[in-house]
Amino acid sequence: MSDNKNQDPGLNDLSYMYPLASVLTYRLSKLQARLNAQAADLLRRYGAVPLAHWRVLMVLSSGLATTQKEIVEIAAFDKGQVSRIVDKLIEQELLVSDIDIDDKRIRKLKLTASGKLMIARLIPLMQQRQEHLVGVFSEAEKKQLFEFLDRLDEVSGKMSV
Amino acid sequence: MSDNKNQDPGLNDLSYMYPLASVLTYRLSKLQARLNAQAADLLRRYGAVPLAHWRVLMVLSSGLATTQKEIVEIAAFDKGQVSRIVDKLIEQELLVSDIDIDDKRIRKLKLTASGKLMIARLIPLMQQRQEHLVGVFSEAEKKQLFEFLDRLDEVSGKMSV
DNA sequence: GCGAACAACTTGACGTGTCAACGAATAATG
DNA sequence: CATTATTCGTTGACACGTCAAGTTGTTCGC
Repeated sequence: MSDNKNQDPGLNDLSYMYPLASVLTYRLSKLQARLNAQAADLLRRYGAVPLAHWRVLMVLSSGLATTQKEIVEIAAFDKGQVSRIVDKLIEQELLVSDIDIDDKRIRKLKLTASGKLMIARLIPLMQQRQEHLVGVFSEAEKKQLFEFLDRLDEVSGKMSV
Repeated sequence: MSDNKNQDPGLNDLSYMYPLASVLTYRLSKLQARLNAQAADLLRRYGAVPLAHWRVLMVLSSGLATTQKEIVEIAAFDKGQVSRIVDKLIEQELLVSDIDIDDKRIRKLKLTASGKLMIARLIPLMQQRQEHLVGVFSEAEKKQLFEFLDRLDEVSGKMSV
C-alpha cells in the first residue's frame, strides 16, 4: 500500500542527486578501464609483456631513468611494484642490472639487446594507438584537455575533509 | 670504444618521440591513481567500505540497476568482481538478494535499511569531494571536459590494429 | 520434451596497486 | 670516528582488476 513504487522517498532521488554519468571520478574510472584493456590486449596479441611491465620498459627506454628510484619518481609507480617488475624483466633477460660502483644500494638498470628489440617492435603500435586516441582532438583541444588534466592533478592531491 | 655514450642511436631519441607526460593514457592512469587514493582514504577514515564496494552500492542506490548483470553493464565492472563484492555486502547486511521468481539464475538486489543509512551518511562527503574536484572548472569548462571524455569513451572502444 | 545453444552467475588463477615493515648502505651529526 | 638519520631497495600482506573455465538455469529448434 505505502510502497507500491517508491520504496524509500528519502533516498529515491539519488539518481537525481547523482546522475552517475556526471560523476567525474566514475567517468574517469570507466574510461581508464577501457583504455587499459585496449592497451593490454594490444600488448598480449603481439606476444609481449603485461601492461605494467611495458610501462617500466618505456620509462627506461625514454632515457629519463636508470635506477628504480628514478622510475618511481618519474612514473609515480609504487617502489615495491617496480622492484618486483624489474626482477621479472631481468629474469626474462629484457634488462640487466649492475650495482653502482659508488653506492652499493643502487642498481643501475640497462635494457638488453632483446629488450630494445621488443620495444622497437612495439613502439609503432603504441604510437599508432596514441594517435588513434588523441586523433579525435584538434591541436587546440588537445592543449585544453591536458590543461584540464593538469588542474585535476593539482586538486587531486589536497583535500581536507 | 664504439659504445662510449650512445649505446644505441636507433632508440636513443625515444624521449623525443614519447615525452611521457604527454602520453594521454599515462596521464590518465596517474590521475586516476591519485583520485582513487583520495576516495579510498575518505571512505576509510569515515569507517566505511572499500572503494570498490562503495561503487557497487552507488550504482544500486542510483536505481539504475537491480541485478548483477545490470551493475556490470552500467558501471563496466568485471562480473566476477561484482559477484564477490555482492557476497560480502550481503554478509555485512548492507544488501539482500532474492532469487527472481521468473528466472532462478537472477538475484534481485536490494539495499537494506542499514545499507541505505550508510549511503545517506556518506553521500554528503562524496558530494563535497566531487565539488572540490570539479570546482576548479567553470560551467563551460566542465561541459567541455565531459564532452572530451565522451569522445574518448567512443574511440576507446574500437581499435583495429 | 530432448538436446544444443545461450545467459546469469560463480570460482580459480593471476597480474596490478597500495601500504607498511624491514635490511643494507650511505650521509650527517656530535 | 661512532652514533644516528636517511635513503634505496626488498618483502609480506591484502585489496583491486582481469580473464577464462565451470555451474546452473532458460530458451530455442527440432
